[in-house]
Amino acid sequence: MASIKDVAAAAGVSVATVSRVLNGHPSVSADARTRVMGAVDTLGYRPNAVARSLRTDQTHTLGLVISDVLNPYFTELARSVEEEARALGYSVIIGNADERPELQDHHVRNLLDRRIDGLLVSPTDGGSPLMLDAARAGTPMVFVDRWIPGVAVPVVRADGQAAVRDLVAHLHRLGHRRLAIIAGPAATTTGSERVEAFRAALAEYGLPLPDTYIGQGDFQAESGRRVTEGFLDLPRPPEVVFAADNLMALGALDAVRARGLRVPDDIALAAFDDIPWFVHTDPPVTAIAQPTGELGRAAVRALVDRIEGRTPRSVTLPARLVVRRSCGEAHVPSQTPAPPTQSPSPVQRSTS
Amino acid sequence: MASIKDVAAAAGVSVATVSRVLNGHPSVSADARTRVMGAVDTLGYRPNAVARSLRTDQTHTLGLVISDVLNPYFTELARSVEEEARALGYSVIIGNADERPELQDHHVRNLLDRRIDGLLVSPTDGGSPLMLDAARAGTPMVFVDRWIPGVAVPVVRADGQAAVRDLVAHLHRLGHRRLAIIAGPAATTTGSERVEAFRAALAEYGLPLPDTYIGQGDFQAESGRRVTEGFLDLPRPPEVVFAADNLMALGALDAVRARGLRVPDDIALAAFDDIPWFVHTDPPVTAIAQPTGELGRAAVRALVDRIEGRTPRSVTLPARLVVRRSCGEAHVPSQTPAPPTQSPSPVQRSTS
DNA sequence: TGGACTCGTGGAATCGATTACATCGATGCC
DNA sequence: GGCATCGATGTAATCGATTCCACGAGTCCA
Repeated sequence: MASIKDVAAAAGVSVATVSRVLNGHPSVSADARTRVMGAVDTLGYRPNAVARSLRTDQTHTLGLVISDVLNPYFTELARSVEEEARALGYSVIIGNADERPELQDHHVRNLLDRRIDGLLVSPTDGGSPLMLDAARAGTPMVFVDRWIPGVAVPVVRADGQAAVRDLVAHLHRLGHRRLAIIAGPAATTTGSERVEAFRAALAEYGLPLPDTYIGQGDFQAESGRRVTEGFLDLPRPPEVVFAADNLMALGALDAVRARGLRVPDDIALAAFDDIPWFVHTDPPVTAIAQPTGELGRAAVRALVDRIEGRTPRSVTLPARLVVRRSCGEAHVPSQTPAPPTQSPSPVQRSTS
Repeated sequence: MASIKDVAAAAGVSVATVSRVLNGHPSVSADARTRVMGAVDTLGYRPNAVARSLRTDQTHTLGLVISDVLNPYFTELARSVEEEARALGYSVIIGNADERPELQDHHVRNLLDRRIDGLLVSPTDGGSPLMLDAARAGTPMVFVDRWIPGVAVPVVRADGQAAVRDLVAHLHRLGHRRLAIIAGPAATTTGSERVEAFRAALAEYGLPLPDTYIGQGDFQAESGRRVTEGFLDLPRPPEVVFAADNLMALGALDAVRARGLRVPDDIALAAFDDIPWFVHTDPPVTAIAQPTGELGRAAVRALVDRIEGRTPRSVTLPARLVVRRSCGEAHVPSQTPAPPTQSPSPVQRSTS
């Protein structure tokens, strides 16, 4: 592959001049410029990004470590991240952690070794020493979706509290009183926050959340299946299962179907994270939708701000409830049911 | 960040010795080795992959350009590719083309600039000059899923012919005679092959495939919706719609539902590419399943063979029909219906 | 005892870019 | 006309690794 030297030779100038032409440096004669351009495309020359990065100490690359590529939520997040990054002149390398901390570490290490300019992470766990060290050492970093408390890193995420409250209101109105949740790993913020939001919302209605109604999942379909089976085996099974992500909802659906039961007649189902397929499942699934694309874009902007010396800000965007039929037919058709004691949560955008 | 020089200084040896220790070169004294190791972890040193790549002209990185990250099929492919690559000591950079040739070119260029060791592509179109040049110039390359005829690049893909024949047999047995297809872009092999396989299978039953029953889609949901609406507007709509990928099937489902019609009562539906959600859609969708994971792994093995100087081989694996309820109830419950004139297609693995 | 060999090590070139600095000719101004 | 300035260009150092080559010390065998 042709190098800058070959171009210089072909154009009859020095490598410095070639570099200047390529980087749009003003002090180059029109003549030299055209000769260089000519040489560039007769040789099909493309600058070697590796060499350039070594010299400039910039890769114009962002690392994105997500928890699970097979989860449509993260896939959509990844897409919007790449899109926004591209618009800002960066490319993105994705690392898929498959919800495994050691794999997450592998990717963080790999990305750091490649000297990416900044790191976008949705942590699978409470944070390995590796990641915490990197943050402390000053690697530009932004948490997206999930975060790690106590680390000085901006966070871009959705707040589901109001939407969970709306969901519980919806369920209560439909007459459901025994509500269970398939939680995510407690080590993740989304794992614990969603349970807490759910518990708090239930409390508003004087409803308990017994331990037997909290199933421990890991955000993967198989755990949703397993936990749901546990619920169904209970002497007094719940009337509703709320899955903390869409894959566990898929697993729950599998388990219910395997028993020959029907949603919502035998048991109702709701999920955190909305995906296009939920419109067409049997029945369509009531879900809490995150503004995924906006989250991805905001995260990239924050990270690039940090990289380019501006001050990044944390962003929290509201999630919202999308009512479908998996919890039973609404008496009054409505898309956004008003909660009992307060008005519908307003769209909010907080920064910290 | 500490460099090899810092390690050398801390250990009281030269950079050459540090490099030798790091690369497991035999000719290093035990004493030097321990001193270097010590310096490495007190400094938290990690080799700079950028510098290393520049010197060795190897990045140990594979590029993967897929047509659409939002498509679960490609997402699963990407996952298996990354997994196998990791096992073989490579990492993967994914480029998402979103079915847009110019975006595909952007990623190919980007990956080439980064001097990846090899390229895995599922081409969005007939091949841009850029990609063809790269192939001719000797960049290690393997096509996966889709390919470009006339280019000397190994191909790893699934053969759906037998499965399509099984599907048509199934449909015929259910009494369907007017069968339509939502095709993918003709510029892609999967776009045209699936239509041809369908046409050939119909011919075996003396069934025509009129032009009005061939809708032109682009593998995205929206096109599936649009084409299906067109079918439904026909004076004599088809009894079955076969979508050439899962996203167009999703769009078809949207269109049918928007008209207030029911699958399979009003119109039957089948899709190429099986995904977990098809089990839970209303109704569960009959689909042709590809051995996606195996495809990804085989593609990586072929590419790495090529990179490491062995001879790569093309691989073709069979797809298979998975019958569910979206085409009507089978008279006799069966998972793999026998085609009328010949026995069920045996599992085959051809190499070229 | 001395030459051949091995082993461990360091010096320095190298990969392909960027960029500070030096150089040189032309121009402008007093 | 002479000196400062400016624009265009080249030379060479540099980024952080790898690796060829040379060298000194020790070992072995004739």
